[in-house]
Amino acid sequence: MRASQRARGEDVDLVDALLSADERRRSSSTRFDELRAEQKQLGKLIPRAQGEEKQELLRRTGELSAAVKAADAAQDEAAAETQALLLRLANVVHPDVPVGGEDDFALLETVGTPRDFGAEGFEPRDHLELGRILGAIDTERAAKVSGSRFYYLTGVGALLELALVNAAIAQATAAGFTPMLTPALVKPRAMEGTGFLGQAAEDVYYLERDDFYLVGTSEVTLAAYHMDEIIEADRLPLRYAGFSPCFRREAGSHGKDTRGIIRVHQFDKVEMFSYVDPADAEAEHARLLDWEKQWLSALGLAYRVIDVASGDLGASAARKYDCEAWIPTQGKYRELTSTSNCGEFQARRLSVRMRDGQGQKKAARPLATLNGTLCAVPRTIVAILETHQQADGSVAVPEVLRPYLGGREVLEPVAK
RNA sequence: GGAGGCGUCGCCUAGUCUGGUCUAUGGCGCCGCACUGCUAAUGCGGUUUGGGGUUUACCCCCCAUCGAGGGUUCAAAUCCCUCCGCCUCCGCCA
Repeated sequence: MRASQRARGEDVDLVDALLSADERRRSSSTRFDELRAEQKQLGKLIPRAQGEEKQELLRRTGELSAAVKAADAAQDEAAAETQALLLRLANVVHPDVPVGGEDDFALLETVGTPRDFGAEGFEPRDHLELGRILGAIDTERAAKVSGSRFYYLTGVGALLELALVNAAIAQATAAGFTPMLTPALVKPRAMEGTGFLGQAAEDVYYLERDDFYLVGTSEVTLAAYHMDEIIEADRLPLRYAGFSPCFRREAGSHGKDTRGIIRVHQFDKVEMFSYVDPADAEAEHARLLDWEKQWLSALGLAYRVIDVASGDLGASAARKYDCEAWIPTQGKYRELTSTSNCGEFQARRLSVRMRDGQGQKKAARPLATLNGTLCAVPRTIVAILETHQQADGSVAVPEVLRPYLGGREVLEPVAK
């Protein structure tokens, strides 16, 4: 544990401070327990005592009362400090994760081949141009109404989102996920428990007047769904497919991806979420990745899978795989899905526990949570439009989506 | 937004007015054991969660926990305050 903490740099000092605060919490708690036990003993005698004996008992227990309050306060303070330090601690990184920053990922595999438009003899249009021709995307009016990084999906664009969502939910349901429509506004604890209020806080919208946060992903509401619950081991794994709007301030990304709908303040997403026994977490992580690959392959996209480096993990993940789809007009792979193994990190903070063992050996302990994108709508639309475009500006519809588009095989231009 | 009611250790529930033998009652469910061709029934025992002590382990012991947090008191499920949640009625509303 220590070794991997060092990969994060600052965390070693934090762990030491945490251990010392916890020691203080423990000793003041012991003192409180002892004083309280004596107080309770005397308290039982008082109702029956008479005269001078009673006066003496009342005097002694009065002293104890003050001491108990002092010990209680010390205990509360140490516990609060422990908790505050604990919340600052990021998850422990999996030992196999490549060390380094954003560019130090390990390439795991490449699936499919980027389409060669040169060989086909036409210059690919980018998704905004295609969106205009198809009457599918309107960012100009979105800017008028809401500002930059917003978009309208119009006509077939709107239908395309609904088709994607339906197809994604269908795949997830077939895989055993329970479909969920989740709140987009949450209380601070849900946000904090999932690990989004630390280093990621700058990227989160907050409604001060009502003390609500806008979720950046339904991971938040799906993780907090079983907050403060104890789940019997034989019910695991629990798998949920959440669909919700996602809100992101994109505070640290000024100037990045300003064109198009790659990076926006609000979008819809189908998210997979699993609660599993910690012993099964790595296997579940592999399954989530498989479901993502199955989805991207069904959409006919070319993509690669990377093992994200330690410095690019975020607070809650012990390990993260991203699937990046080829975007023809950018000439590079861009993140479409991401799956994280959060281990027991979120479960501890949200107090989600599992109970296993037999008879009297049953004990509650934290379980493991994992999440994975199935379909982040705007980026998926970008990849589909650009990948499946044809010389005349029309776009071929991947077979998996046709049932949800009234059988339509091609999206036809409505403008030039 | 206004008025009222409610919140007890899986579920239901007694206790709150009148603070102290509440170490929170009873039923259901569940677990274990006994009995029993099987099942059922019956009997006995157990059954919140967290922290700490002790222990190879089991057992056992202490503290907290009656929606949450404060307050009054020697002492709070019980009295007072704030907040949260649920329900009913009124108002408003997609």
